[in-house]
This record gives sequence, structure tokens and C-alpha cells, in this order.
Amino acid sequence: MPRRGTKKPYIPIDGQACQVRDIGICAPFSGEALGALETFKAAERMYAPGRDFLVQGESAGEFFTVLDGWAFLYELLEDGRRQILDFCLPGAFLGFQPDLSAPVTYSAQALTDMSVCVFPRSRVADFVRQHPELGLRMACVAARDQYLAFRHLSNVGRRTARERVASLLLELFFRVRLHSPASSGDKIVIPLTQEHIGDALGLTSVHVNRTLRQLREEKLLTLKGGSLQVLDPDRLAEVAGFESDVAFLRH
Amino acid sequence: MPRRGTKKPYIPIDGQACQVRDIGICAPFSGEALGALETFKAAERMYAPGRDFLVQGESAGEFFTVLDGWAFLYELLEDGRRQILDFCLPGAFLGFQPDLSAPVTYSAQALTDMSVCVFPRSRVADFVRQHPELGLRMACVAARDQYLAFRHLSNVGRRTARERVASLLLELFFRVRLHSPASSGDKIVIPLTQEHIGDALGLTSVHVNRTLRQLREEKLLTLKGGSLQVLDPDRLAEVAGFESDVAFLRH
DNA sequence: CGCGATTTTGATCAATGTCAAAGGTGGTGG
DNA sequence: CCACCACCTTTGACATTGATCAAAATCGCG
Repeated sequence: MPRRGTKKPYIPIDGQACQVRDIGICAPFSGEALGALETFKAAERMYAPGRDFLVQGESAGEFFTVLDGWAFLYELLEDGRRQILDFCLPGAFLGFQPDLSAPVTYSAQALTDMSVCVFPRSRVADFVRQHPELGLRMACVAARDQYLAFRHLSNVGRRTARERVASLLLELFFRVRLHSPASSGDKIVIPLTQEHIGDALGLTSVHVNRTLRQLREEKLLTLKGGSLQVLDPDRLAEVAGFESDVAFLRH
Repeated sequence: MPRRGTKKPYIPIDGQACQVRDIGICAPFSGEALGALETFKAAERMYAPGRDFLVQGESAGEFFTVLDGWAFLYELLEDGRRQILDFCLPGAFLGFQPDLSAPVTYSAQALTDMSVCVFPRSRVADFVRQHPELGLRMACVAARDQYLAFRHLSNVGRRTARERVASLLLELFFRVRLHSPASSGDKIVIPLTQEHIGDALGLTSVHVNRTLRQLREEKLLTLKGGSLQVLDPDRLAEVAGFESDVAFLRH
């Protein structure tokens, strides 16, 4: 939803306008505050697919907003089992934690080429004191992320494989379409392997494969070569067990 | 850990000092700001066990800090399956969400008699503008809660029943002991049924029962009549798959 | 003492994991 | 342009975990 008809004061960043101004941590700012926020920002950076740009157990000293591309957060158990905690799309805010000097508790890996906006942890407290809006905004974003994490937990804890797969794919479908004005067809680009999907849902990739085949045979969706086509959103939503409201559209 | 040797300026609330001053949302405040915070607070309230004080789908208009007692957050699927999202102990902060007028996305139920501190959602934005510390504090608490939710997700998604049960009980064991100066023995009060445990871990209560029996037979713990005794914390931690660091002790 | 809720146990079943191997696919260097 | 390679997908046979159903034992409490 575009905010009131005001012309948004885009800040040129390295020569181009910020693409996530309206959905990221900076959304509530304008005018002078936006300029100040610009001084808070430490850098802009790019990562290649497969790159771990946050590593569980290491201290990071910075946090991020995703400007472009996909990433995911994950946790690794000692024996190699992996749980994907969240998929991060443009606008996502990650790496912030209460104890700013402590090691981070999860890893983050790029799925595609991506660019991020980097903020230094050290100055966040000072900056929030000067610009209270930012603290509130961070709390709000964190609350929304908590909601997503809770939904994710319900899926994994209390739904069947079929429901989980349908639910995840449909959620990503909506999240992607919401912020890419181009694609409003039934097809989106989704840079995940079946193993990613399994690791997000607490399933093996083999079982994800079988489940996808089933959904394909029922003409609900196609997932092939990084491209997801949702053939019957309504029926798929039913399978996923979504209630009528689609509150998560807010991302 | 007590903050520097300063005498903490306890606010008398309805005649008694706040028990969660150091761990709740109010921790960073003192002096005049603390007085202001007091004016932000709307009420103090008590709930009996079993009482749903937040209901999924309804608008609440307020959020809470737990002063005393236990509660849990949960989500209900249409067919009655329940996922417990989090157990709330004194100091927990719940009910805050980005869109302050939207319906809440989860329910909250008291497990014991409990008392909560109530804040009005409507005034939070104004209040944060006046007291930026609060925004930062809320963001920090939210970040910590996200960490707990992520751990929970990893447990449910990628661990066996045995590991999940060990992990949850050990975590609660530490969380309880951390804030109740009295109990430093190997026994804590834990007001959960096996069904609660199952609903938190994505298991049936029957299977929780069998798993508990196994752990009991291995002399790792006892859970009986609302009382948990941890007989061998080290071996239990091994079963739970905890890495050496016990970062969650921060709650 | 009796009742509802909870725990415990057994027998059986279904969902999902494991292991293994055969296709696909895209990218890279010769 | 082809061949090869790494990685991903697909499928089959079988194993295992945890679910389901059902009933008995126990507990807390009025």
C-alpha cells in the first residue's frame, strides 16, 4: 500500500533511489530525519549466492536491511541438521540483537546475488535517542517478524507435510507478488531447491519432492527450475489451511 | 545479574514494589523517566488459571508485562490442533504488534494465577517519542524473543522427540531458576500437563509420556505433579543437544 | 467416596525418513 | 560445439518414528 499521495523524498544512494524505502526500517522517515538516517548507514554491500554474510557464533558488529535479492536465516545443529528460520526478501531487517556485542545466534546466507544496506551496531543506541521513531519502527518490524516466526512454528509443529509445503509456497507467492509490481501473473521466480524447502519445513528433500509431485498431479502448482506457478490459489489456500484473512500480506 | 551497585528506585505499585523491574520492559529506566513510565501504565490485573486474556482474532488495545505467574501463547488451527508458541514467565512482554488496531494473531492463556502490568496500545507511539529508551528497549526485548522463537523452531523442525523434550524442560529449568532466588536446588515448579508439552513440541501427549518415561528410566529427570527435578543436568544437556554455551540464560 | 482430568500402557497404523540409484540440467573448459 | 561434472530432481524399496485408538491406573479435589 503506498503511503498517502505525498511525493516520497527518495535519497539517492550511490546514485540510485532506495528501492525499499517504503517497506524497510526507514519507512517512517522523511525530510531531515531521512538525511540523518543516511549518516547512520555504514555502507552498501553486495553478496553472491551461497555467501554466508552472518555466521552463527561470530560477532558481527552490524545489522542489515535487504535492498535486493533473496537470503535465508538458518541454524545448524552439531551433526549437520539444518533448520531454515526465515526467508529474507527486500525490506527484511536482520542481524539486530539485544546484546550488540554478543555473537549472533543464527547464520544468514545469500540465495541470489543480493545487495544490503549495512548499519553499525555500535551507534544504534545513540541514534535511537536522537530519532525515537527509529526505535519504534524497529520494535514494529521485530513484532511483525515474530508473527512470521510464530506462523512458521505452527506450520512445522502442527501441520502435515502437504499442508506445510502448500503454506510455504503460497506465502512466498504472495510476499513476492506484493512487492514486485511487474509480476502479477500466476508465476514467480523462487530461487530455492527442494532441500531449502525441506530444511525450512522440517522435512527431507525426498519427501518434499513427493509432496510436490502430489500437488502437481492435482493441478495446484508447478515448481520447476526456480519458477513457481500457482495454478489454483484458492484450492491451494484450502490445502494450506489458511483462514480467510491473509494478514501476512503486510510484509 | 544485578545492575551496578546502585540502589534501584523501586516504584511502589498498588503499595508494593515491582518484582520484574530489572528484567522487563522498564529495566533501563530510572528516576523521572520511571515516574513517567508509571503514568503510561494503564492498570494492573490478575488472571486465574485457564483464563484466555488475549484471543486470536480479537482486537486487544493493550499489551502486557507478566509480573507474576505463568502463561503461554498459542495458535489454534481450525480443526482444533494447537501449537504453543511460547511460555511466558515473569518479565515477559506480550501483545505488542505493529498495527496497533489490528486483531491479535495469537491467544494467551494463564497457566497459574498471575498478575500482569497493562499498557495501552494507543499511547505507545507518543510515549516512545518522549522516551526513546523505551523504543530501543522494546526492540531489544523483541529481538530476544525472536531468538527464543527461532530456537523453538529448530527444536520442533529438526530434533527427535527425545531431544525436544529434554531441550524444553532444561530450558524452563534454567529460566525459572535464574529469576527465583529461592530455588537453586535441582527441583522447580512447572505448571504444565504433558499435553501442554506436546502442544509446544509438535508431539502428542501420549508420545510425550513415553519419552518422559524413557528419560526417567535413564535417571535424567523426574516430572511429577507439577514438579520437575533435573537429576543430571550435564547428561540432559547432552541429550538436548545444547552447545556448550547457554546463551538463553539471559532471559 | 466419587468424579473429571491426567497419566500410563498396549496394540496397531500411517506419515515420513533412509538408502540407493537413475535421470536431468546448466555451466565450463577443451 | 561437445563432453563432462557438479548439483538437483525423481523414483523405488524398506525402516522407523511418532500418531491413533482404546482402556486401565492414578491423582486432585469437593
